[in-house]
Amino acid sequence: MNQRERLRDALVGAARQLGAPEPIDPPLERPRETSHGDWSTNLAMTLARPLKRKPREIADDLVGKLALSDAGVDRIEIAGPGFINFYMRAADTAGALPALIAADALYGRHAIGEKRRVNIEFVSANPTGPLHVGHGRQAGLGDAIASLLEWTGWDVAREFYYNDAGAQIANLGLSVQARLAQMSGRDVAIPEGGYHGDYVGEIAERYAAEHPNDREGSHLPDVTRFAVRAMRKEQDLDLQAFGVSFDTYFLESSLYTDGKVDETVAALVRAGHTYEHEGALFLRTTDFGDDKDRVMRKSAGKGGEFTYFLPDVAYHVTKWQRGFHRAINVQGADHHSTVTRVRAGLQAVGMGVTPGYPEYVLHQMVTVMRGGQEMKISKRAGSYVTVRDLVDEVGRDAVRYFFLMRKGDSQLIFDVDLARSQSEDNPVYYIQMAHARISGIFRVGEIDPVSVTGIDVDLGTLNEPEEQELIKALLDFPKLVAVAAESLEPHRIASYLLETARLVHLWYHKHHVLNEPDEITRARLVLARAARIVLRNGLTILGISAPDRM
RNA sequence: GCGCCAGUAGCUCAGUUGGAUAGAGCAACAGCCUUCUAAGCUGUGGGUCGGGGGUUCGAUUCCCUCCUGGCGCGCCA
Repeated sequence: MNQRERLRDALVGAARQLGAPEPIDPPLERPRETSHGDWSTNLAMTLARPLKRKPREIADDLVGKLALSDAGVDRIEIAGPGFINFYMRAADTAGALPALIAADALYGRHAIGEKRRVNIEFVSANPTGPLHVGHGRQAGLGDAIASLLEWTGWDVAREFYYNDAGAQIANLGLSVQARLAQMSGRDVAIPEGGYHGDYVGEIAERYAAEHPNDREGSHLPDVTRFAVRAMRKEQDLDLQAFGVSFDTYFLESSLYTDGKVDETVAALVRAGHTYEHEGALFLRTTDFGDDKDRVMRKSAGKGGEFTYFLPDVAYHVTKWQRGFHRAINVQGADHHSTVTRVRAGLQAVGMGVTPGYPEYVLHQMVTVMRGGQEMKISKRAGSYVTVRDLVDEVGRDAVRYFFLMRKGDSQLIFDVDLARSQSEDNPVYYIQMAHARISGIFRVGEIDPVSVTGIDVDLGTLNEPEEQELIKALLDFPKLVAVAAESLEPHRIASYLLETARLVHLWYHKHHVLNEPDEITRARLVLARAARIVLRNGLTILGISAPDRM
């Protein structure tokens, strides 16, 4: 049992003796101020109402009844309106380090997910252009969320959905075709809604080179197919540069060829939630909380095709049918209007899909700043900064961290100058440096970290304030991973790493590990190894490397 | 007009799901460098938590309302 569990059990026992109503679940928190102890509970305050007594009296009684024979408590204080503050023995806190080290690369993992399957869809960019910074944020977020869920015991599948069947694709083909015509000297404009980036011209040139018999792209389906293949290749390279890989690339076109779209329409009609109006087929999404009904199939006058909405529903039906009873979609907040209607569609189809399926993680926009100026120009894309531009310029680790350091709900300013800087102003650098410094101790001391287990070492000497603060942070890591996974918020890991790195640097500067009395060195090596493990595990969750030297 | 998100120190942002005197980094000011990385360290100042109501022992956190900014509101995706 760890400290928290021991204190919790003691509190539950005491509260029961006072006649507290079940279930008793005493909150135990790390106080903001170290002067308020190592653990604190407001249990007495929460019991004030049911017991109809004053919180401080309850606190007194609780403390009197605590069975703490071997809980590692040094002393207890009652403070403020009725907080009970626990001050632990330094040796007891440090005593948890050997177990941390034994867990090593598994430290921070949980079995909460019980191997259940979860599908995480992210990026899902149309194959009509390179990945821009918004996709980059999404790639970082999605991959880190996937990683967090893996760490908490879920069976995770990363999925990329290609909208390769809609009007956007037709526009891409027409745009490339127009460029081909221009290259052969004809004055043809890029069609309305078409794509203007330099990459369109590059594709046209490659097409012409590989199709000497059709240098003008007269056969549109060939041109389009070629363009889509080229764009997917480009995006793959972007993702590769970023270090993200997917288990499944799901093609929208397959929903048509596999009959999933037709099946879904039939199911919706059968379920009785559809009607025709002015020649179009509507789904009554208002029955499921939407503010207006949505068109599934356009009227003949508008082409008679399905809107994007229907394949979207069909796609999520396949997720459910493929055995993912939990699905998370990471998208830009500009798509938030689709959330209600997709969920409505899944309820309407009447397949017993859980309400609230799928879950959404929406993120706000990204602004790239350089030299105090917003950056919009990219040679490759013509109009925006691409993921590969960023990775080329600042490196994968920095890009990943910067995309993850803010919660998705906040708009993100990506400061290229800061991300490039090799100084401790740069948070990625600061965190990696903490890891490298600790690694340096082992290197200089010629000590194999694996040989440091903490067993048979007197850890009671780790009683300096900087040591106790660092140890507590390290011990809080597993809880933090659980909370970050539960809330789907990787930025918590990023913030935690920055704070823990700060504690490492503080400790490192104030206290030496090598060339100290033997028992001090031995104990501090244990702390060094524990800190190294936590930093590395946290960075690993975020997909960032943990260098041994810099 | 309606919906979603945000508003916290001069700047960039945290804030453990309702707790104690609201925190960190940068910037400013003062002092420090013979040690495992000075690519640093220590200290100080800095706040009507956008405004106003409400809920209760207690609110940055929950509810209502207003202000400001971003995004969205199509038989586009």
